[in-house]
Amino acid sequence: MRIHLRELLTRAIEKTAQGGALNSTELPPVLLEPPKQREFGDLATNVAMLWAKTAKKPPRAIAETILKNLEDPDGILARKEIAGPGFLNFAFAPKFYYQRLRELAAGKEAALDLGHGAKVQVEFASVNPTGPLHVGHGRVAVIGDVLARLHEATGFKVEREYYVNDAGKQMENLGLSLYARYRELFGEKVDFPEDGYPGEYVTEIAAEIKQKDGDKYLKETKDVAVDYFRRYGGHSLLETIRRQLGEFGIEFGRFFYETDLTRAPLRGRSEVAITIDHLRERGLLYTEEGAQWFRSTQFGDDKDRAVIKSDGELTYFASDIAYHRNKFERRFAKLINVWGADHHGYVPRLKAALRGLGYDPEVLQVVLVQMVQLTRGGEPVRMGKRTGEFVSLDEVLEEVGRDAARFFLLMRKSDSHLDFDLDLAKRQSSENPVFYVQYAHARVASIFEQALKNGVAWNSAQRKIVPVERLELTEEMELIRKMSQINDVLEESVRELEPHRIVFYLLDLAGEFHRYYNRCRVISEDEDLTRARLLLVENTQKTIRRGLEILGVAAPLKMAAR
RNA sequence: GCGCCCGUAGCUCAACUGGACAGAGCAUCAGACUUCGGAUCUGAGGGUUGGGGGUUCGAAUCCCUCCGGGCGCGCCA
Repeated sequence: MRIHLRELLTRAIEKTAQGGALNSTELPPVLLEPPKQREFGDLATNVAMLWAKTAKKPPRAIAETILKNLEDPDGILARKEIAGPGFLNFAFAPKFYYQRLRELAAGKEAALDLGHGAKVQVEFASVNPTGPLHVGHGRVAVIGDVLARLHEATGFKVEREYYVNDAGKQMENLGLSLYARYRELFGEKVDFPEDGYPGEYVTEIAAEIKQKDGDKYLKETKDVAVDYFRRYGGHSLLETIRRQLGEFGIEFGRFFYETDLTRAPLRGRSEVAITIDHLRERGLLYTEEGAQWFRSTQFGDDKDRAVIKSDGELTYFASDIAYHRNKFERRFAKLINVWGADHHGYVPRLKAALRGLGYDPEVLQVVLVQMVQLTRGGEPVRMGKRTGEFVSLDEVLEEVGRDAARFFLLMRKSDSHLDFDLDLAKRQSSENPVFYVQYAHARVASIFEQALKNGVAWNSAQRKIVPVERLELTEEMELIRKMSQINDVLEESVRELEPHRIVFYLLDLAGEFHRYYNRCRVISEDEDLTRARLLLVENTQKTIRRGLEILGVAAPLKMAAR
């Protein structure tokens, strides 16, 4: 919707500037937005007010000049006026809406190309394979997935990547935990490791190993056994995680293993070693108390960070720098990391390291995702991975289904806490937002079912000759208006990396449709009007489907029987 | 103690990043179909945007301060 007016407006502004109305050569940014008050029209801009400062002229005078210079050859504007302190308000003519509907029907508006094929990588989930995913992970995963879908839908070339931390102490703890459970299965009394993983799944994997190899690892040395268990457990749990994500509709293009960075090839050095060398060559490392430190304070971090410990071991940070260096070397136009918000303190040091290596840290954008609080009947559901009692993603999926789960996890801005009401999510009623949107989609399908029964002719030839001018109701204009906002919403959503905007938009659009449905009947004796209305609701349905697709939520033709 | 995030209607949250009288859903109350699915719609009430100060034409949004909640602050990962 926005782009059509933006062109006209930009031209008018340029003309005004050439007329010498502006002291500076710098033009103010043209921000067009739907005003909060509907009476103010369809779109409003504050350029005249922004301009007032540099031009040293009253905003209303500037606005007047812009209006005078505004040409509207096609007559898409019904109203253009100056309001309040200097806003320019615009309202579209019905003609404009008819154009939008025709273009929508022709599939033209569905192609939004903001990326022009630019390569974007989204790295998300990336949970250590030491246990199954819980809802918190689910939120991160769904947000990452939708950011990827959103970029795909707006003309970017997207790669989804999962970084597997398979090199560190947590994997070691997994191995020790399995080893302990394994021996318990043979009736031994063992002290469970302090930092071990207490979950039931550990025992299950240990039992699997026992089933397969019997008491083989009782006879091995502890080191050999634990090493095997670590690798076996890691594989097994990564498979579990993959399956869990798969059931959520999430697939990755690549799993990137930390060990590929830490292991040196036959002749040569590991990527981490190479990366650390780069930092050293740039004079960004120093030794203190036997450890090697990166001068991250030079780049805005609170304190310097260790990359090599005094025992010669690498820190996690070291491999993460190497990982991101690797990403930068793969030449993405944009790198997006989706992290749990508990890692927020980690962002400055990583960006510091990237700057230190000579990369532009702005290329990397980190989306932080806050925690999920599950509630059931208003009561919070206790969770805590440490204690082993947590609600796994499987249980949520089982209880509320994929669509509701995804929709609910996307309903909030990622940096605010999310209350996930399990009772509400599985309720099949009007209170449940996901049904509200899906129902709108299904409702259109049932209108078409009815139309078919009535013998209404509806094919691609018919669609082209629909007399859209027969649409005259306010509700019909509002519906088209709402539909034509989708590209604006996607644009904002991808710019701000905020998928929740799409959710709110779809709720809005569905509401607009339900209102219309209640206001009047689509199918009537009047054939021309019927066809015009069929075109209208068909494209509403198409628009809803397009949005739901980006969310990875099904757009059903029928709702399940209640 | 220091840093980051959050605080908006009874509840859960929006507000296009500084714009106009702060908007939705739920809950509450009052209404609407003999016809395309009532999983719907219409209307009403509900606010000093945690408190106070500042910046400017203009603040929920930016700055300072206080209160309250969350998360970080390892030679852990």
